[in-house]
Amino acid sequence: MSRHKKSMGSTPGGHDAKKELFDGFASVAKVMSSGRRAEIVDVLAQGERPVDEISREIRQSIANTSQHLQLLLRAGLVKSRRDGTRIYYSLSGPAVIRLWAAVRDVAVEHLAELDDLATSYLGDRSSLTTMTRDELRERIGDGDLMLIDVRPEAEFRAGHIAGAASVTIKELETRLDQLPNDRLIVAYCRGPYCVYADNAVRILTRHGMKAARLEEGFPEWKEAGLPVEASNTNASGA
Amino acid sequence: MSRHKKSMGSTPGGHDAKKELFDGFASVAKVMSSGRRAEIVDVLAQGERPVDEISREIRQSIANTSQHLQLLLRAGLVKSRRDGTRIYYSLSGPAVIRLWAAVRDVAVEHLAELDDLATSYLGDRSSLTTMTRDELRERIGDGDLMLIDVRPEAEFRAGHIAGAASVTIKELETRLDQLPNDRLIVAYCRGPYCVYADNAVRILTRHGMKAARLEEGFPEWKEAGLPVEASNTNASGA
DNA sequence: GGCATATTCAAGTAGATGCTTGAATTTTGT
DNA sequence: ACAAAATTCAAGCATCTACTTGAATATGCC
Repeated sequence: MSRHKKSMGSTPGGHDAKKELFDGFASVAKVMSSGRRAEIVDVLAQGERPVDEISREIRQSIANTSQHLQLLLRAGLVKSRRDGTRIYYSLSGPAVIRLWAAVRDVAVEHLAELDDLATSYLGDRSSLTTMTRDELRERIGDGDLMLIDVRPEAEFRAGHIAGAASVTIKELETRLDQLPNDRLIVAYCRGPYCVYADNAVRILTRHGMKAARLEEGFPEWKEAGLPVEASNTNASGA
Repeated sequence: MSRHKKSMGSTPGGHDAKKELFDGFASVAKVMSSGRRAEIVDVLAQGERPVDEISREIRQSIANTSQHLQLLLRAGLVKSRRDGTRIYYSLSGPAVIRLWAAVRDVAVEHLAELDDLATSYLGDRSSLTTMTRDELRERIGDGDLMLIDVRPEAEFRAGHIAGAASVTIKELETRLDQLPNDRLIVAYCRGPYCVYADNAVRILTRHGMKAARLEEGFPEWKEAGLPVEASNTNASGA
């Protein structure tokens, strides 16, 4: 309650109802306007996680992570559930995944400096073979292709692309002999800006194997309504 | 350059490249995190406009409006072009419209208080007949339906749904006799949270005519790739 | 050139934000 | 009931944000 320059609202209600409504919309964007909260959303898009794991993931103090989560909660982007002494957070619905994807899309298309930022985080991607979602969907049953999920195992257990095998990057080098030499290996992880799959493809090609990365990640696959499965031992492992 | 608690970046590049990348994504959301800038995006989704018109539309000083536009410009959400002494701003691409739609969707689905805010701005919508985009698309050629665009005429000229007639709310009451009594009149305006169409439907039904509002607005119609047309006299009129 | 119009720039202020540290709360295991 | 673990709450500080006012810039018209 402060300024009033001209008359009032456009037509109906009364005071500055329009301002308040648009402030309401903006509050959703505001909560995504922190890089740390964006990281949180990116992680939670893989499945629910307790506070301390999220805090480690985004490399912030637990108190600070908790406050970010409170904000996300108040804005309705995430929900929480208690299990014993832990509190698990997860995205409140698929609309949030679409929002996060829309933010990235705009950044990629229209933010000049983003290419540099991405390159400095992900390294040079020009030599990586990639595969689109549609291409994978068509070839996934063909038998001349193996699909590996290179995210942390807990996320694989919480949900993964149907038919994928879990091979974390940590294990990758030691399990090379278990991977086929004659088939194309497709790796995927959290999303288009996740390093795991890039690294996996680099390691595999360095060892003379045929490898490609799925351009997007698990959340986009699931959001598109494509087949997923879960090894539901218990949402998120230790 | 301040905090460093644990080690460093996740895997590749080096320093805090991940932090910077996600800060980059977040900067896109940040620019949408002001209600006033959201209003600007909502207006620019209808077509390009000069600064002073935008300033009037959002009921803010010209200086303040200009600063908001600078921010939107730096973040890549809008572009500008000079024509004589005026500078016209417009959205930089369809991804921005998708972003704005995603923000609204999340707000509607997950923000508890939004219903109240919307009701206080738009009034009680429960008695309004509505029509979905798909329904309109199917029935638009049938002849038992008239489509009217109730936005300001400048926006109609910049682009409108193919087959629509321009009838601003100001004119509406005086032009009632020009509207059919036996056909359903469908009104649309800027988007799902635009008051014009609501008011038009209320006026029409009060006068005993059959009327409905299109649930969404022109930008969503265009974004869906459905047929549009323009009376290109000159983008935005005076 | 000089005046008018449209827009941007610059400086100032009240208020919000992100992170920190340390204490308070809630649940589990004994 | 008591200690341990996970999380939240509260206070504090440095920084950033939104708006205001007034001056500066750029274009068009005479």
